[in-house]
Amino acid sequence: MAPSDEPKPTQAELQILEVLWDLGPSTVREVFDVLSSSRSVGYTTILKLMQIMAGKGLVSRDESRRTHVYRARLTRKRTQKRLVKELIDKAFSGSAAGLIGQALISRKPSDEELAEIQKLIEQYRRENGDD
Amino acid sequence: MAPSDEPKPTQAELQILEVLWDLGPSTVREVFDVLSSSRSVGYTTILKLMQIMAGKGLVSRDESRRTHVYRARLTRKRTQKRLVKELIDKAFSGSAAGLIGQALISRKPSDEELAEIQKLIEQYRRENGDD
DNA sequence: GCTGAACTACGAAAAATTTCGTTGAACCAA
DNA sequence: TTGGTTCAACGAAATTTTTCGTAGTTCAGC
Repeated sequence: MAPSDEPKPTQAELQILEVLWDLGPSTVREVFDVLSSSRSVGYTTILKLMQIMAGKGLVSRDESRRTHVYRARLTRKRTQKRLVKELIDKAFSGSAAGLIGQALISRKPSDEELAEIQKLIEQYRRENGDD
Repeated sequence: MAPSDEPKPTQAELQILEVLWDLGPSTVREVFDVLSSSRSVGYTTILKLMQIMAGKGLVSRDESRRTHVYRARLTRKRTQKRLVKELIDKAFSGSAAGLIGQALISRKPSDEELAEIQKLIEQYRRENGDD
């Protein structure tokens, strides 16, 4: 099953993962360019973080060329799942409905989004229903 | 509206808030008793954290008696809302549907819970619908 | 071959968070 | 009143996370 010794990304590491998920495998420079546009941060800071992440196994890297290319080793989905689970456990006493209720209130989703959500639920019901 | 300078609780502080929300206004000892049953931690650690939280305005305290009584100053709902919003923004690119989809997958809610969720959505639709 | 630009590696500082020991005051029971 | 217990205050250490400077390497163009 899911080995719970998966390394847990810190805040800064999560930001970097986000970029890697968006861009796909990238160099430090590419990640830095994205992050530095919204936040003041030094190049070597990002470099160091990505090195640490490689050490933890959060990313892998291709060192065959001088400019290394980093790749996320966790999928976005898997990480999202983990974050959601943690939040539900930590702040909603395990109630998915509680979290979803808050999500609705927080986000005021559009009609389209609501429809999408209902579709999700119906689909889920079909797949896991009446057992 | 919402002043965004609301102090942001750290992980450990959130744990304490959880206890205060469950128990209502409580002494350090009471909070400590709950937390120490699931986690090895010293009394003065909790005390110190709660003092820091008082300094930040996360909790207020009644010092009229020798044993101070602490009270959460943020509501559980408001904090949940904030956490959910942060998560949606940070990990789901602003998509509530994305988070809700993950919540379903993560939690495998029961039929009852699903029904509850659908009720929430319908209720939300009625309140905010067709505008 | 030199020079400058772009990289990685590394160490260490800075900042944020969490931890707890010690001290002295308040309280309580004998 | 005295001795044991409980508490708040405080300082400081430990840990974790984030930050970046410096040094050395590689490479392209001249």
